[in-house]
Amino acid sequence: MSKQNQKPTEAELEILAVLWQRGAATVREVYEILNASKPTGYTTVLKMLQIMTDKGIVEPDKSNRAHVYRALLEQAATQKRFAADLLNKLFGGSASQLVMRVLETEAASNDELAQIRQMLDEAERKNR
Amino acid sequence: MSKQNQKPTEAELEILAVLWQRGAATVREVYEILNASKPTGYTTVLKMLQIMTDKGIVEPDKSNRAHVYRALLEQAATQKRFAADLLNKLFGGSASQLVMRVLETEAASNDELAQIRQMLDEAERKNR
DNA sequence: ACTCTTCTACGAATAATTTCGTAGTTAATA
DNA sequence: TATTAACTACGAAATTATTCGTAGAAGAGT
Repeated sequence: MSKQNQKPTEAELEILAVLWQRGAATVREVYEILNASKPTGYTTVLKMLQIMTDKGIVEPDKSNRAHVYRALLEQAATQKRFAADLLNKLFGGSASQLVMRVLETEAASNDELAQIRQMLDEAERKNR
Repeated sequence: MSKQNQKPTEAELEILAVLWQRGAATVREVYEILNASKPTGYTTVLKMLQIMTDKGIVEPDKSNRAHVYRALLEQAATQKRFAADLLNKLFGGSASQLVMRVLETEAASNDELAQIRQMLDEAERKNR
């Protein structure tokens, strides 16, 4: 059981996404969901969860035969981390550039835009 | 020279960042810059650039002894691609969530915020 | 009790990425 | 011209990540 200070990998993120969405899940549940979008093996998922357990980014509840895994990494913290990474590595720290690219990606709904606007107000308020 | 439809890797991104910034650069120049922040070998950088050339994401001008490399991938397109990836993989497509995390990362300057606001106006205009 | 299904453990194969050493060439310089 | 410095080419080792098969335990159904 080593430290979990490293970034989750691609495959690990996919699993984390499922766990965050479901709260917790057995290997089979994770497998069913992942396999639906991208064919994969049951034991592959199992092995990944075991590796993630070793890394300390997930934790199994072994009280039942089918272990129930839950994420130890918080979704918000992980989102923040990856956002920050991207910001630094690809945008030289320019938040506005990043936001621009995000808005380019797909027309965000007016609802979304309104929410973003609200966050801006918030941020601006803090800057005073 | 195979396809260059795959995402650049971590190491490749670091090199691309240098090339985008400088416009073009020799192996040595890239090496000097990368080595400054994170110790690496000259031939490591050279090899990476050769691999990237194979993948078609970079192109060498061989007219001089010290080849001058330039990026074939456009910075804007790459930024957009990675932003979209992150958006889907970690934010379930919610742009506002992503923006929120970005704004959390570091207090963006008022200038930045103003710029973002402008983009919002733009996007909203398009939505009508 | 027997069989079938489901589960974990885990080694090991495979794949992808990164690092680096060695060889040989070319240019600069003593 | 001889030596030294800087360069490219490239195989291959090292590292990291992913996939999967096999073995055996545990429960469920008959």
